[in-house]
Amino acid sequence: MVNQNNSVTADDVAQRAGVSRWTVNRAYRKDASISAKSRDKVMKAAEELGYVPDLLATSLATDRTNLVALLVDDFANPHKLVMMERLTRILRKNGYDTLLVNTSDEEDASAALLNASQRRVDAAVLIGVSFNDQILETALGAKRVKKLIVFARMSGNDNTISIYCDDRVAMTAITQHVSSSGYRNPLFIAGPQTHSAHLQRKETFLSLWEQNTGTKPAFTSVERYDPQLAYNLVTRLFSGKSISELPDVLVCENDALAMGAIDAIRYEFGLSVPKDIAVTGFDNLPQASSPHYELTTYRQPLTDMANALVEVLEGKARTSKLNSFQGELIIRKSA
Amino acid sequence: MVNQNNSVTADDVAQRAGVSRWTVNRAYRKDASISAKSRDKVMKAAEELGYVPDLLATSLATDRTNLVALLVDDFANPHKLVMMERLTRILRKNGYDTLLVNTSDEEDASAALLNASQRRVDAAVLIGVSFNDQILETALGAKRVKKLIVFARMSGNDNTISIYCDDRVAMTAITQHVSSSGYRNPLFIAGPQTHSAHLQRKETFLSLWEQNTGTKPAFTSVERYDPQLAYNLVTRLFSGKSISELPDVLVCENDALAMGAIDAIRYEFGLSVPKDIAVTGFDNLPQASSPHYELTTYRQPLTDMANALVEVLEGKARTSKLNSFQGELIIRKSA
DNA sequence: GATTTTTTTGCACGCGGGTGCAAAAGCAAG
DNA sequence: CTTGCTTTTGCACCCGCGTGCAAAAAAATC
Repeated sequence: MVNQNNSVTADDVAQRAGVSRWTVNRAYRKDASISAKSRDKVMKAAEELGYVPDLLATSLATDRTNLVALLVDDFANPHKLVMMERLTRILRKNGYDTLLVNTSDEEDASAALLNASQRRVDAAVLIGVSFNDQILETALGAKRVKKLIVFARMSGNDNTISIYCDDRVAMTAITQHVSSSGYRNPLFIAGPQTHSAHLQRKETFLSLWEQNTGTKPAFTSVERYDPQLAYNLVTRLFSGKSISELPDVLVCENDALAMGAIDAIRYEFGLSVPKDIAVTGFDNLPQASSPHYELTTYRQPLTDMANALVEVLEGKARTSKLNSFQGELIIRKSA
Repeated sequence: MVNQNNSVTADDVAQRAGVSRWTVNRAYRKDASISAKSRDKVMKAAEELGYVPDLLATSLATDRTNLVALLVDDFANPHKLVMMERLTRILRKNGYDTLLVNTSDEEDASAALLNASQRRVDAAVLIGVSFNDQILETALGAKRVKKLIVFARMSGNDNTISIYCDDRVAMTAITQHVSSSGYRNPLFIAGPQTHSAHLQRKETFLSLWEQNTGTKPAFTSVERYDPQLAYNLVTRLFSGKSISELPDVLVCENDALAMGAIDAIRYEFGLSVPKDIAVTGFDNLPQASSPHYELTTYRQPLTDMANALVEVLEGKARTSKLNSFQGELIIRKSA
């Protein structure tokens, strides 16, 4: 199609530059001992020939691929798009490429991961929600996966490094805000109740609220972080009830759910947010700041977290398996 | 971290199975001439040792990586999430892995692409919007990119293979529907007006409408396919006007824009869709079917298109550079 | 200018596996 | 038991580059 078998190797460059192949390679190593003169010769020849070092061969020789597998199992949550964007950008800036591994189909998940491992990825980064032990085991069993990192979630697994935003701290801030704003009858809307998901948000909220007010708040959950499911859930739960029977605030596990909930409140019941029912989210999606939502939410320090990921990849990071970050409560009009 | 330098090579397996390394490799080739007996021996030994062939070495030797670079430059449009999900899944099912390359930052785009090419990807697939000639040139200049495929968009570039949904046919169906539904005062909302984007949708609509009614419809555009921008645009355009001055239908270049528009119509102006203003989209996003939107839109046959992509990768496809598909008009309540 | 020291360069070997061909083994027919 | 043919197996060499070390060249010292 494009360019035929045009692969220029270091040998070609060497010949043209009148040096040995090894000198060519040296020219590309920053710290190599090579005279400025021959480096120039090499670079000139390389440019003329359009030479670029082959990463495949490099990886094979060095056992370092600069490749990171990103495992995603939940494509319904817009926040994934934000995370992918941020991660790919920051990883690239640090010399890493990203292998996108779709694990949304449980069947294929293990195979996909195994496959990625055969490419000797430097690390596998999990940004999904419902990773169960099975997948974790596969990941660990894949001998070639050097590091297993759980991103934006805390994992207790011993073989895993977590980089996450402290849910307890975050939820405490949200709870405090909700409670001090005078709401009295909250409903917590959680995502999938798999053991490895963000259970901590729910638990923190429930226990704090009970502790503060002496009453146990209601809670419910949907199967995926999908605005649509939240929309349907709220529609189902609220229909046929009078406004006095409804909660006065919905504390949602994340923005995806919160936005679905807001849409339902407004569109299905003609109620006003926050006047009739307030809503809080989590993640601070781009749309959360829209005049349409004005969502009170919590911002995770994604950039810092991504940078921490890079540090872990480089082996620079403190050896701790748990790297927690603090975000920031963002108060808008929805609560 | 996880597993130490546990790399089991074909040599190890060979030794354990009591055969030569080459016999081990043969056991993994489907069409190899090898006796059933020794294949069994090899497979048994391989399993015991946890051997998996190294894709890096394989790629190096065969000059086939089974890796596809997916270039994405627009992370604001939820449709990208859908496309990524579909593509990664179908590619994986056919033995390909996906390298996610973020080209949203023009600066880094070329570098990122170059980098991907150094990994000898079998193809680069562009699913962005605003690829300009510069990036295309880089892609072509990267000698190691064997195929350059523009997905879900038509590109006139000669060195490129396009797999897309025929915008002309699609827009004709939409126009017909809008027109025959009795709307008389449409406004077309387009996305970025770079020469390579979906200009065809706009043009088809404008010319067909004029042809049908003798009047030139109004149109406007936003800089990105971001619901938020459509929301702001509509808010700005409509504010201060009486309902009779407003268009009676918004024909949007895609669902992302349509949904933003609907939100603005409802929330900012308290108007009803479709009673006061109708809206059409394009893409049939998951949310489009929500009771909240009930969006009349157009479904691209993504799965078929992804399968066509695989065919192109395998070299099976008809040599044509232009592979167009027909989608389906989905009529819901928004228009 | 000869010698020592330092810098630069070349090279054998390895990373893990694929390919084509030749040697070896298996098998059937004579 | 040969001979001739087919199936299996082993092997040399290659993919493109990195590493450690030794040889060569350049620079510094006396």
